[in-house]
Amino acid sequence: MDAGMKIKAAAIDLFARDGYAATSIRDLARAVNMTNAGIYHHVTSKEALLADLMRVGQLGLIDATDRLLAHRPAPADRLAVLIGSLTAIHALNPMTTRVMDGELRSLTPGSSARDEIIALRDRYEDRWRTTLAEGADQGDFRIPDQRLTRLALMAMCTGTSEWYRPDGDASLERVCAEFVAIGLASVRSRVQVSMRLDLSLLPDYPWEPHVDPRVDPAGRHPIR
Amino acid sequence: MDAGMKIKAAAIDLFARDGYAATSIRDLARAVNMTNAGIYHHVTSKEALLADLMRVGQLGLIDATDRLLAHRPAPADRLAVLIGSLTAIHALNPMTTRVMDGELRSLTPGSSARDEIIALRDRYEDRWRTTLAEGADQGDFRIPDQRLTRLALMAMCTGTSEWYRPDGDASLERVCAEFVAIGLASVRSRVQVSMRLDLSLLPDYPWEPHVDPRVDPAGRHPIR
Amino acid sequence: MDAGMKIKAAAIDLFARDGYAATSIRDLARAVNMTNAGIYHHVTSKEALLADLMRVGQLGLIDATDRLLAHRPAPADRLAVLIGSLTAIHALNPMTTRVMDGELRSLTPGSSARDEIIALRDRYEDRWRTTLAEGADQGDFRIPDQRLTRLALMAMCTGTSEWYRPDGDASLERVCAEFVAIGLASVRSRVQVSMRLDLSLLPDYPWEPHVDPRVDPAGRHPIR
Amino acid sequence: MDAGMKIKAAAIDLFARDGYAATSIRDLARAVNMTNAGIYHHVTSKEALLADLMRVGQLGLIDATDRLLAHRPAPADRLAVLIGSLTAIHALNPMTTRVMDGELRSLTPGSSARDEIIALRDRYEDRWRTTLAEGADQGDFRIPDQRLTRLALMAMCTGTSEWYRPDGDASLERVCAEFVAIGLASVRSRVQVSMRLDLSLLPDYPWEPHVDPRVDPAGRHPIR
DNA sequence: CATGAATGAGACTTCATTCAT
DNA sequence: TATGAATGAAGTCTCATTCAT
Repeated sequence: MDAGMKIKAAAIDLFARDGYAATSIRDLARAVNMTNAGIYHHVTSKEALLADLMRVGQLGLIDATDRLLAHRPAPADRLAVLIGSLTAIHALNPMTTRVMDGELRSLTPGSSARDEIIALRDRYEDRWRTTLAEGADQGDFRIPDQRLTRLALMAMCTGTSEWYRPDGDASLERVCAEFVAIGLASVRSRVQVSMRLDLSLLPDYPWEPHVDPRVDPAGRHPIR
Repeated sequence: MDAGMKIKAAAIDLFARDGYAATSIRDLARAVNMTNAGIYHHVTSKEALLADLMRVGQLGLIDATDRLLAHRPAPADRLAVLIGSLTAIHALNPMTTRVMDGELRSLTPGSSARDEIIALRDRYEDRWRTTLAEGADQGDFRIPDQRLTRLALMAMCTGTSEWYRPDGDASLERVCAEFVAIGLASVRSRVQVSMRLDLSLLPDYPWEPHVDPRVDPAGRHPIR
Repeated sequence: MDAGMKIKAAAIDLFARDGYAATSIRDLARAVNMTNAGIYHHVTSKEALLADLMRVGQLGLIDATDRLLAHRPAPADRLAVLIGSLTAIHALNPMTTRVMDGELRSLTPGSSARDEIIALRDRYEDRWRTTLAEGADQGDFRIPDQRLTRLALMAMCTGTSEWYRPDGDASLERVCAEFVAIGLASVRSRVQVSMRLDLSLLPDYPWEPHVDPRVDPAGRHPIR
Repeated sequence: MDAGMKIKAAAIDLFARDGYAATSIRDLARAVNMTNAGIYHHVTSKEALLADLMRVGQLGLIDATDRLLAHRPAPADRLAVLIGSLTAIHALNPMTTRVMDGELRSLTPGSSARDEIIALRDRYEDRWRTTLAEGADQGDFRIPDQRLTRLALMAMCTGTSEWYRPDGDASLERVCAEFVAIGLASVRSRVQVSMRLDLSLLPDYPWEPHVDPRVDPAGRHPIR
């Protein structure tokens, strides 16, 4: 692995565990066995590093989602894909997604980097918005409050990054299926859907450790 | 309001918005129109302040939950109360609950304060654990993976603090009812429940602003 | 004991043990069970408190010395008294003398308080200077370097405050006798002297605890 | 001189003159023309700096003493070496020895650094203890109270750092000889000793200024 | 007398970052 | 590339002291 990627891998790990603000360049340097100053040969600034990770993260999410949505016109199908993929991506990339979901506030307000990430996030959320709207318009869904439904379902999916363990009882497939069922139920979908998610289409974040987030072995809520 | 409470109110606000690590004592002092040093007349240390907020927060959550669970032996009833109250508390106290849910990592590992908060959190989660277990044992619920179910449902409820707006379309009552329905469905409850939550039994955090978390006025996912 | 004296007693203890610079008003207040601000009803300032202790200490030393020297014209007699009394005062008032000997540097340079203490110290040392000079002039002593002799002897006497223990093997009387012998030997005194020190003429510092300085029970050099 | 040593030289000077507690990192930085933060590139912490100085100081003292004691079995000889070397080291390194002798209390109680320094000090004092004990056992010395004798003699020797001036009347050689004579007299040594101290075996503290401690030009007791 | 509250200054230390080598 | 050295700003917290109550 080249130095730049090693830095990103360490950064994702530290940012996800301790938070961006609580992670110092020194911590990062120590984690990759480098000098404080050495980091700056591969990284413009601490904030640019965070922005890079978030940008690539969001782009990967959008690309994967669009690939998976292709040729699926039915709203119920599309909603199933949105739920399943968002859940799987969070389960498989807990570090990256925690940073993506939780560190937007660490980007300087007004900076172009922040505006860019917000725009990407909005672009992603549009897939949800339009899917719910079309489902409602076409009579496939019955949704009293679309915003509420969207946010609650997304929270359920993204929450996965906080607790999912590949070595736990539930297979990822089952978790996704369960969440899809819940989602379709909560929009009173007329049709049921049996989704099969092609995991190979999910984004691959090269810095993601593919190691589970630390979880209390007693099975309690993860300590974070 | 006395100075100590004003400090706590400002602290909850800043910790929830910017995070504990990104909030400086100077920020806090500025927010309450005090000197840097004046803060320390009312607070032992920045970390002790966080621990205080979290401790009282957790105790309030546990007390309220136990009051609401009293005299409700049926698992379906109990689960409905757990879901409804956790949701309502997060909706009504978004600042306090965000700090409670997200800043455990900011307490020094090994410190007694951290251990105490973890113990309180575990005590609360026990209500969920036993409820699901009893429901499964008595045949009221059918749950393939109790841990999965518990964590997913809790994530859905706690997520409320990130997006709920009292002035939105959905009333809090409806959100709770919806979540209870989802929860009962996801455990395949034999019985349905129509819950009526007595809001006056919920905890009252004197520092909670009772002002909505900042939400992007365009109705998009909250910025955090 | 009135409050003012309780404060002085605590101050001598803390200043002697931890040093003036390392002792805070808060430490002092805690030691006397008072508020931080309460101290200032009895004391002008931290530095004035130190100056008071040192002034009274020096005056007591001078007065006692002069009383003991009265009616003793012979240089050997006078030197014996100087050695014996300085030793005894340090042995019996270790806290006060440590502060007197070691905290002059803590008085603001150029302040009138500091100048006053320096003048008192010089006045005391004059007794030594003139005694050694007269002894040499009158042929009673043979001293190659009077300054050297004076400073070495005084260092020996004052060192007592660092290690003397009333419950040790050597009685104070024997220590004094021994030191007197060493002193007379080091000035090649023609005459020997058998001194009997009237302890009742020594100064009584009302704040001095009359408790021994803490000494390593293994008998090693005192820790501080 | 490299920066680290310049810092140590300035630290010894300031610690000796003003005391560790009264010396701020800013004072130190100013003395070496550096930024406050620059100091921390060379030093772990203020206390670690003090501990380093004291550790090297004690090790140098022990090493030099052992080298000088080698091949000198006779107690009288050994005592002469102990007195002479301790005196010379204090006379020639007044700054370092003042810090060594007076700042033990500034090391945090219970810290490993403090325990280490105490152990080294005890190791050094063992040379005195055993020498006096052997001299008494073998009938060469007659000592009523060994602890008293040891502490008094050591106080006399270490006191040198407070007043010795190389430009004064008395040569260092003469001071040492005088103190040795006093010491042998005070233990009633049967044999006399004419010691010749090889100064090149004494420790060389690279930070010691080799400038005399500040002395009141009027020749009075040093101001400290 | 005593205290709770407050403060400006300054304590030690870490921060992200730069730059000559 | 990499690093040792350096820095201005800022971090948390304590200082001696004052003052209204």
